[in-house]
Amino acid sequence: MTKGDNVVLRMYDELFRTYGPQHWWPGETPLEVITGAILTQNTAWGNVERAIRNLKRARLLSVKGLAGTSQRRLARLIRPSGYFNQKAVKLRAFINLLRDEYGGRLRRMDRERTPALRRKLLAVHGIGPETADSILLYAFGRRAFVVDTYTTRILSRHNLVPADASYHEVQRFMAGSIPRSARLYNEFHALIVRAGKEFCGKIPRCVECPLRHFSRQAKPKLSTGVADT
DNA sequence: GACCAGGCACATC
DNA sequence: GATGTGCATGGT
Repeated sequence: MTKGDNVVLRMYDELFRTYGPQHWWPGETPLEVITGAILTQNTAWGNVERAIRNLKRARLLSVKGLAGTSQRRLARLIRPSGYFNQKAVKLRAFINLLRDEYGGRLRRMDRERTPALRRKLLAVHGIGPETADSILLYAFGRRAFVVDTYTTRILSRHNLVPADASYHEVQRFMAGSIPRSARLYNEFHALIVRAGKEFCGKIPRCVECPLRHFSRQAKPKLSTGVADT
């Protein structure tokens, strides 16, 4: 299969041509990336930025800071990101994993092999597949393709996967369609979010979308895992 | 005022 | 295993 036959890679090229590099994740440290990954669950990024600003201003965006703060205060600081009571619990749950299994050190967590780390992240209350993969990819540079609502929406609207495809089905499809590269996974997901925000809301605005020419006629079959024609 | 946003856990069938 | 519901702020 050549690159020219691969619909998914051509989508990537089109998005990259249109938007250029996205420089993800928008966070300065691994801990900030992880915090953002939890806070952005079902939440507009702008609200997450406010919450992270609050944590920074309070000098609490550190392992010790997060570990040593009461749930109530944490919740108050992250209030702008919504679901703040739940997310305060989730942040603490992650910090507990970090403390209990890795002595509170992200560098030590980073020594864990990807499959084991993914399992441990998924076992944390409040970390599901997307958040786990976001952490693996954007905080630790692992090859974990992140699937979000936009990914499934875009692929299903282009008849590449069924609309009700599961997280892992979509992930398998993407990973099977493009080279295994953390840099590519990083950029691709960021570009999907970029385009998704603009054109792929619940009410699609496909007319000016850079991907508007990629629609397919046939219904998708997930079993092949390959996106060529 | 309704709808939406870079999910997840939990209850119920 | 599928489906429904609660969680909550801020922008459009």
